[in-house]
Amino acid sequence: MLYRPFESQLNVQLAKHDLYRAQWSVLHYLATNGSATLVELAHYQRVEKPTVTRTVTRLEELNYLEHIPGKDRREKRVRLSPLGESLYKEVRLTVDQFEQEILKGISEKDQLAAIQIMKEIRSNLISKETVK
Amino acid sequence: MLYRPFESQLNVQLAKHDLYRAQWSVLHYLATNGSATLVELAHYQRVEKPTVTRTVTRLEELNYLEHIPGKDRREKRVRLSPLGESLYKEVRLTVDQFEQEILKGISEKDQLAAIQIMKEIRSNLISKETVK
DNA sequence: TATTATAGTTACCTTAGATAACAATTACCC
DNA sequence: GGGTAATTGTTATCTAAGGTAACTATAATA
Repeated sequence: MLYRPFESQLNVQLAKHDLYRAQWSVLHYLATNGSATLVELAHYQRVEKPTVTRTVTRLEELNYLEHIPGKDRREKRVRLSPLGESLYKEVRLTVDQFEQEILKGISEKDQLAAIQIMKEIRSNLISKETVK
Repeated sequence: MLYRPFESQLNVQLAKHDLYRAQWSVLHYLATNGSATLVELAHYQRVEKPTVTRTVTRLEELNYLEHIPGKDRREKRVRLSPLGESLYKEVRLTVDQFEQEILKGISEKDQLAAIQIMKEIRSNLISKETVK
């Protein structure tokens, strides 16, 4: 069950906007959380820091991000630029439509149940992480 | 919900066996289906042919696969070698354990419901594919 | 028989993950 | 307060994994 996600299908949708999954993941985090440091993004994506550095650098080159001052001089805090925000909204439509299509025929009740289970799995993952 | 799978966590488990996700995916398909051509694997993974060529080549280098005659002289049909089979069983244990951990605290009933929904999503994806 | 379709490969590009080693800054401890 | 720890981020380097374009070889078909 778990080792066969449908990422490649999502990639097809994102490709329409010249976006990649890790990039989309960052945009999504910033759209829902306002701003983030690179370490914050690394935790979110469960990925090492250099990976985030690269993805963020690319998004900066595309002018989708802008800097805001952090509490440190070490940390680098970013948020969506106006261009990034408008892109996000646009891609959001595509992704929403994609999700609707693949959930077609599944009752609202079942959908909510599935989402709930995903949340529990995620919290299991996090507690597993913190133990380590 | 959909754009945040837990692949990176699975990768950690696979890394214990020096395996990567795409490689594992091929091993899993062959373990459950006996044999396959490259086109068959490409459809299964929803990926282009050159991608499969590379993954299969790597698995061949590692002696996890062996050839069997196909109905054509074009097609290349592969299955697990004895080494591949024993590796699969070994990794299977790790993956099963991982799944148990992340499903901890979720009732059997809910788990089955989630798996059912995944199946429906997958069949939606396939019918979407065939339309195209 | 000539054309078209299918299976696979090669070459090349990009994204995305990992480690190792490092600089800069901050936190902490005696 | 000064020296050591820890934190944040970057650079360099490696591999996996995706894509497209162009190609060969074989099979199917018109």
